[in-house]
Amino acid sequence: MSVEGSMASEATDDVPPPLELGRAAGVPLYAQIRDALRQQIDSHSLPPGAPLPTEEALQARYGVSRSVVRQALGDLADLGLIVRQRGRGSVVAPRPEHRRRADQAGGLRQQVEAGGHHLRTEIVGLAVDQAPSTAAAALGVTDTWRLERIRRVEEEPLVFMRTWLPRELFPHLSAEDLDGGSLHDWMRARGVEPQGGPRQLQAVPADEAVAAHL
Amino acid sequence: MSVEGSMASEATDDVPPPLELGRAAGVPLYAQIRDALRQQIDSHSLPPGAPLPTEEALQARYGVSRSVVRQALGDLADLGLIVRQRGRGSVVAPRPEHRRRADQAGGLRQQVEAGGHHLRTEIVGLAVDQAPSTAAAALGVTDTWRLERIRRVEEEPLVFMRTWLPRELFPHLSAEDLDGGSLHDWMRARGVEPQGGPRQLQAVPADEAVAAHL
DNA sequence: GGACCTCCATCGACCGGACAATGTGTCCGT
DNA sequence: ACGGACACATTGTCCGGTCGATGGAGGTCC
Repeated sequence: MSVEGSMASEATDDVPPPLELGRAAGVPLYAQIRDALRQQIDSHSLPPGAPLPTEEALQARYGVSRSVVRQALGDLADLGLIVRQRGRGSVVAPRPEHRRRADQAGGLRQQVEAGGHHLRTEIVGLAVDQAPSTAAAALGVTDTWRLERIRRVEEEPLVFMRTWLPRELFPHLSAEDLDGGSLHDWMRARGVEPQGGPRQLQAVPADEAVAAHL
Repeated sequence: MSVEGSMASEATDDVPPPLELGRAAGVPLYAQIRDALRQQIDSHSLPPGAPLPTEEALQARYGVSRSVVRQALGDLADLGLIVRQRGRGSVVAPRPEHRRRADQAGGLRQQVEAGGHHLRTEIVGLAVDQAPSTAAAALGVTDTWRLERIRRVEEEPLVFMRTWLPRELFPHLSAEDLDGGSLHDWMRARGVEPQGGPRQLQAVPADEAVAAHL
């Protein structure tokens, strides 16, 4: 919170985002801008299809260099939240719903245990989030995914889990990846120790992956 | 700066990448470097765990600025192909393995341990707590235990988990109960059995099941 | 020998520029 | 009215730095 923020006597301008940046804080400037924009998108203050401020405008608004703005926008583009078009500008991606309720899209997957009871893990939320202090201290990072799941046994909700995963370790998480329990594979793929025989990885170039995501 | 400087008796060096970049081509330099490195990783010319050349080395090898190298490496990190570590360098991600169909319902523990890794779940907090609105809506109750855990693989913290459990379902809960095992295992051990209807869990007293589990 | 402490390599963040590529709009000649 | 030439806006690529954070290596001092 600190100070200022209320100056803004410019009026006439809409000035949606609070232009305070914790310059000395441990949070990078690009992350702050990214999260500020993401919040506006999530709250539909910037509705789907709406044009974002140009890089130059953001640069001026926050008083940072273009590299910082570009990294923020690039992250949002990687997340599929915005679409960048050379010569035209950047707009909020259509259908921001799809990541909120992605569990419905892919269908909920039932996992049947050996005992015969039905254990199901339902994903109710996945978003980039600042880890709370406890989690940040444990993980050593604040830039995280926040994953919310409900674990049901015989359809009866048993536990509610909120999980923070370092984004640096899971750069491209999506609800589709997690659906079906492949979070474990994600983690195992990232594994920790070369253990068995070598395996082949077929990776999709970032551009294609992003394009397909849109 | 100078010029290339790649000659001068490198000889015994492998010089993996072709250091000519299609400067005038339509392909960005960072993409060419990224793809060249990816090919080496895919072909195990750079095996899992192997250190990549430093940014400065790549910068010198290809004769580009550091931004270009960083964008290439950043893309690879986003793809999960490499892991970047400040102060140490970048290495090829261990055990690159494309995610596959996984229909085991087991928790992270059994999967990781099956791969020979050491997984530890550390309990950092257990207290009675009001469930947040999202959790309350899912569980139907607000009177819950709040359990905080850290999952480590090879002592490296990977995930921070905050779990809410209805107190009515888990009347007697203590940190010792959960210590050392996965919540999944614990739930199974304490009688998550297919007895037919929902809400069977409460039938088994926690203390007995826990004692048996330990 | 062990706890500290200083140096150094390396990546992370940021700056302020330059030019290219690609859309959009405008203006002009026919 | 139509089409083309041109200016303009905006993002893409690239440059060459600066400073800070982090982790490891090696040396110092007790």
